[in-house]
Amino acid sequence: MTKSNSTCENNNNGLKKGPWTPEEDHKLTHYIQKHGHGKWRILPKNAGLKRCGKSCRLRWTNYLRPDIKRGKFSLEEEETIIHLHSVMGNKWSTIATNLPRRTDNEIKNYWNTHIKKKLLKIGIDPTTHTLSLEVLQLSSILNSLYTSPQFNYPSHFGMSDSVVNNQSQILNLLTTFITCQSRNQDVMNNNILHQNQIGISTSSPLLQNQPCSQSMQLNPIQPFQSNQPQVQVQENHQPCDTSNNPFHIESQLMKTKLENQISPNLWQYYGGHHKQETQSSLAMQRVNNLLENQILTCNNEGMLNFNLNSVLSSTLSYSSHGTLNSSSSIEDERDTYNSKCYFLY
DNA sequence: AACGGTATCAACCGCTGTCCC
DNA sequence: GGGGACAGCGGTTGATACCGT
Repeated sequence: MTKSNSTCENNNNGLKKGPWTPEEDHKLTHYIQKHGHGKWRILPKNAGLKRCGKSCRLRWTNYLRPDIKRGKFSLEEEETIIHLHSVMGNKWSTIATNLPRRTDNEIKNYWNTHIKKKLLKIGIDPTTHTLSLEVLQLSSILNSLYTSPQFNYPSHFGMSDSVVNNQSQILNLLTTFITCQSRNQDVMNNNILHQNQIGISTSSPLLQNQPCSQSMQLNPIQPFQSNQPQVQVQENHQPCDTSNNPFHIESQLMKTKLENQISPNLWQYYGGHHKQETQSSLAMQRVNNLLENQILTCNNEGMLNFNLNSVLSSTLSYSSHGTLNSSSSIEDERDTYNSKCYFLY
């Protein structure tokens, strides 16, 4: 089969390319209204157009068709696109069938020019629809550090406050995390309440190679000193008070700023207010990512260990293109801290 | 006003799938 | 089964509108 026959252009034969003129649009529309479409190869000749059939077909299907809806996408449409993309990927034509009167080309363009950037901005990988690994690593370590009463961030990193405050990107990531975390917390608390009511065991299916419960939620990571006895995690752990966190006010401001840029429903979609199932699968993916990268490890007691060494290495590597510097104090502290994270079911 | 960088989106390209002879 | 014609798909390009300096 020859491929070139089906494409537009071998057109050194006087066929026009480029933007369509109103006259051409009128000729095409008029012809199709009178004769219908189809037989695209002979259509341009009959319609008096110096275009190839494929060009005519695309112009009609993507622009001239009377049933096409043009203009700004609504929030509902945007959310539909994001949801469908998370399920089926770049299947633009399939996605378009779920958005009446929108063309696949328009949806594809909108994805590439708007949605993709929006998701990246809030730290979500537009390909996998999960929080990027950088966010996971950074947010994990920051959360771990600030929930530790002994930890003085950022001096622990050998950085001055001004240096840290200039790390807008990092603050952005932190903000994303805190936002998602707080929303996760709502869902998780509901789950705990529900499970306590119906008496579900808290043992981890993940660690027992069993299918994971749909209600699994990632819980805040609890830091501890490795030279101290490990304290068993309390099941009814309360979220830590963030009001004294040095990042809290600024991150809340940035959170508001970010939230104004995207719809509340999108936050819910990724934040887990009502989409518990989706959020659970996201959490599962996060855990798998961390396990794959040896950032989480599993000990003999079935406890997940959070390897701060790995996270420090990764995070510092990630930050190295910014102005964050590693310092000797970091090296000194690497072996001092281990963190444990746990999951509630 | 002029300029340069960025965003947008219509249009194109290359390829695959399907139908028909 | 093979080949041609055509439709459809997804990735990419390029003209131009827009915006900041």
